[in-house]
Amino acid sequence: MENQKERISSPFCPYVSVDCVLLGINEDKLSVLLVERKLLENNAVGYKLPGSLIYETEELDDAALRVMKEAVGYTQMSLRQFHTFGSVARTANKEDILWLEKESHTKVTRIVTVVYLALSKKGKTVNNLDKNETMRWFPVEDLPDLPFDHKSIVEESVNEIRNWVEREPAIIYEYLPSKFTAFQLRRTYEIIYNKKFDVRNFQKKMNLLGYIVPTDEMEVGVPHRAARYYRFNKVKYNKLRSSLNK
Amino acid sequence: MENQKERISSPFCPYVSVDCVLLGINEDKLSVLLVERKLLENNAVGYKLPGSLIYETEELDDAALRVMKEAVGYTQMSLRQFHTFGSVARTANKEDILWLEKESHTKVTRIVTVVYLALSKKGKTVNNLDKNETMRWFPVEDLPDLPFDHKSIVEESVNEIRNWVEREPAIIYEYLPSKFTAFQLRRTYEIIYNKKFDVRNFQKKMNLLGYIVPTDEMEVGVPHRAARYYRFNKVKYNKLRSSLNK
DNA sequence: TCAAAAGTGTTTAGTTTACACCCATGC
DNA sequence: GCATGGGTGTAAACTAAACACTTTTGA
Repeated sequence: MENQKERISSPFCPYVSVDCVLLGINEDKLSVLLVERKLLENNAVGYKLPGSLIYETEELDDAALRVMKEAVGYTQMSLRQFHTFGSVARTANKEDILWLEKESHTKVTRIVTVVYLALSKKGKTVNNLDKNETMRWFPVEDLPDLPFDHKSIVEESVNEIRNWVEREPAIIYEYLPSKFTAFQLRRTYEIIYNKKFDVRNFQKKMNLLGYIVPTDEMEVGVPHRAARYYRFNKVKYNKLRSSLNK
Repeated sequence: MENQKERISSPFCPYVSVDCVLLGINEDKLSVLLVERKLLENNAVGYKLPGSLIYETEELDDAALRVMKEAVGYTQMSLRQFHTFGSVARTANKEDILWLEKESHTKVTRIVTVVYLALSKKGKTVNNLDKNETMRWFPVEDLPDLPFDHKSIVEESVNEIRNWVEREPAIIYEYLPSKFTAFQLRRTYEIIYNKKFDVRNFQKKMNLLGYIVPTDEMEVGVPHRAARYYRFNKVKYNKLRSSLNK
């Protein structure tokens, strides 16, 4: 205890950053958005999660929103804190430190990063990047080498997103467009859970939920029977959820 | 983006602490362990969550374990990271800042705190405190005034512990002694979920689980029919769980 | 013999799973 | 007319919920 107090007398302040794991579906694969990391006069040295150190008077949540705004140009998504990674070993790789010190013009030792997680908006254009930067979707099953511990962060995020969908299915509908077909919804679940669902049972359950309402609109121009469009009714959803506290 | 880089050039380093929410059951109520906070020559000014700033080369998880070791004297518990609270407004209260600056002998502006959550070991003595400090269990439904945002941290933790128990029932058995009666198990669930469970259905389910095994031992000296003791079988538990990924 | 808690089964309702065929459309 | 995906129902298996009495023990 004495020892503790002594050490606390000269407290240690690490850097604090936020990193964002934006998951989406590309070519029927669960994918994550990564930005290119450049070093030495724009020679690309691989990809990383979009992220930033936080500002002095900036909330953590706001920092994450800022990072997303800068990356994909919009923030209407369930962006939520997931986990904080602060391992001393995170900065074990010399190259990562070099890059970071060049970026921040500061001597950097340890960085505690608060990771945020979200599902992207389906099909929304991702085009708000700095001219010098590029980004790409990578299937989570086929990631490139990543700096720091970004690889394990992504892997843990994929597990977590399933828990989120189970606890709060509404986030699925932030991913989907406001009108969607039963097939789109089912496919989304299949990709997130990485397993098949029976068509009939899925449809039946979807109808029972009560907050997915059919519209009069149908697909047009498809080379097969046109599918009906459905909408997510948030008011019904909230009512149904809030009465489950019996 | 330019703006961002500029601000990052002079990065901001907040203090980083860990706080621990240790939940337990006292007098049949879900309770949280709080330590007394002293100021001005040992005048107590209320209670707070046990916590500490982190050391330069200390892992976050290790800092949380250290805080628990110092507080309750043991660390055999499912102590896991829960959420990081970093609001600028956390340090809005002048009195909190005064206390903190006295404790740390440093000018403190913002603190980002990583909160850890655990169930205490049932009945284990809590006695490893600094002579000058005292601690107490408070029912979570009846908390005293707490500094910073500790009150809402506790409230969120109570919800979270239920999610944890659902996802990983094993943590219940770290709370219970190695031999426990069906009644103890049921009562524990009832208090954590704050609702009653049907005795017969509970017993039936308990037997079906497969990882709660009866022993030959019975209670002694009780003024009523003696209850059987059961044990949690971790090997069976892990086997049963790992095959659910079908 | 009484008070106090332990232990035990059955019925009903609800939920989940498995499974196969016809329908509408564009080409 | 054929390829493509949309849409539908039923039976069986399983899970969850409701519900009351007898047993054991100490005082």
